[in-house]
Amino acid sequence: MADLPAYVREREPDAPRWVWDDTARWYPPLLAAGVRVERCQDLRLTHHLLTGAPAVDATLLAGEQSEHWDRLGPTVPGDPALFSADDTAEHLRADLEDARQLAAVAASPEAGRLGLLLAAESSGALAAAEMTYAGVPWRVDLHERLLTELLGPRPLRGTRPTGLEAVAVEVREAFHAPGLNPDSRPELLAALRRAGLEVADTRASTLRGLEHDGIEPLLRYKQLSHLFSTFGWAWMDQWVRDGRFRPSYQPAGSTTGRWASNGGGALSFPAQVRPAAVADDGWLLVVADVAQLEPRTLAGMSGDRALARSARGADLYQGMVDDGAVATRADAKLGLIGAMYGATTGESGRMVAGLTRRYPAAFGLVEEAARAGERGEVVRTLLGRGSPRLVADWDRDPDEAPADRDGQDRYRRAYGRFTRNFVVQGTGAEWALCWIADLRNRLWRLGTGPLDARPHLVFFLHDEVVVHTPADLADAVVTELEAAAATASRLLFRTLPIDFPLSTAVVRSYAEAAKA
DNA sequence: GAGGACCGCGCC
DNA sequence: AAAGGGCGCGGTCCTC
Repeated sequence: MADLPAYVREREPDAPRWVWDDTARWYPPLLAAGVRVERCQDLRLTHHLLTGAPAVDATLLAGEQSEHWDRLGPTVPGDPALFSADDTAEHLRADLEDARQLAAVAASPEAGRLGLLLAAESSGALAAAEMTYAGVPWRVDLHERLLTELLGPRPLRGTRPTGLEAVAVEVREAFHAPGLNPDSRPELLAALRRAGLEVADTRASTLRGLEHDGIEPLLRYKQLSHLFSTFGWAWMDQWVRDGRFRPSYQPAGSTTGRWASNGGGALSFPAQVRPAAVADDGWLLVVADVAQLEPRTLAGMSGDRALARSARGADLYQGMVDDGAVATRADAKLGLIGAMYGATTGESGRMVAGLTRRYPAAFGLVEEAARAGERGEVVRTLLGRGSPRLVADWDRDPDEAPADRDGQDRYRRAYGRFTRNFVVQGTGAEWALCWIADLRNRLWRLGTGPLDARPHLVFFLHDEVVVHTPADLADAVVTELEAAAATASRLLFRTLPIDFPLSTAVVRSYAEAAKA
């Protein structure tokens, strides 16, 4: 439609539920035209979700064109070629698909939770598009200064900056290896062995602690080299425009429902370059993260009263110590992380055993999820997202199937660790989705005018958000962040008394919000 | 020369 | 005996 923005702008005051095939396809042009929408149904995301939801009768989703919806991949921003690949996929009947989805939800015994999940998922897609549109305020001058101080001036394409090359020289001298390329694993392994260091790999964590004069410069080289290649000048050229870093998000890009990101490295936005994320003049950044999101999620979804009690304060691990469940904070963390990831050995494994007696409901829930996975069953999150099947890929690609019994057992245990983590990670992602879904509307109501004239989200990473706000509204933003967190907790866990405290920082630069 | 596997690193 | 989940990205090395 030629004048879609005008069409939407005219109707948006009635707060309709816009139904479209993919938010990443339709929303960016609207935002560019200054049109913001309150809610939508992202049929691609919700189709995918319902298709894999155990509480949904899949036959209700089948019908005209439904196989096209099955195949629909995410729209990549700025890639129009994707639309023309398949003419049918370009003109899908959204009304038919929407009707099927509504019927499928209505027929499910978990209609309430699924409806909430679909709304949250779709709102997340709106938030993702808005964040890419607004971008993280980025000071190229500060970033360049940081790079120059650490690496030397910007090098010619294909060469190392002088500062990095100097460290490489130190490494070569220390290992008496004149031609060594420290980026080459085989060369580095050979040099290490010649120096009498018998290591199986070249990871920094392996090298740290070894006794040799070359180790210190080598570790320094690795750190600088990573900065140079991942967040150096080339990254700035590609991802920063007009003083904004615009990563592209892919809602539900991970099977657990967490977001993925394709481009810009938003998921590994290192602390090293955060000093360059600075609010505009007269504006501030409000950085908020949920302390121990997943342990609290586990307490909530399992209804474990004891763990919920430990979770009452700002520090759940300390709460476990105060409750007498465990001797130290470090032990508490080790045990909970171990339970959620499936650790069975070492310090972590021992802690899990002890804590299971103390928190039977919580630890029992992840244990049961792991057993279900080992039996080859699908598990689900609290709101009903299903885990991918164990053997789905073997059917398509029998070569991938483990050949012997041992291999199959290993594979099943690995899948059990995945399903164990899936239920917690996935439900945690649902809490976070509800949080930002509510937050984006609250932020909108704080201001007037276009999106980027009001407080708005600029970054989201699993359990952390960054809001860019006019300075005089920063306190109000903190209040709304907390109110939105309370909404999310109520939506997921109803009346169970489980706290999700935020640590918030009102700062000029992202780097000032260093985690406690 | 393109494309994929693997590694190692960063984030949660 | 060993057995920790999810992701993106760039470099090297190997294959086609």
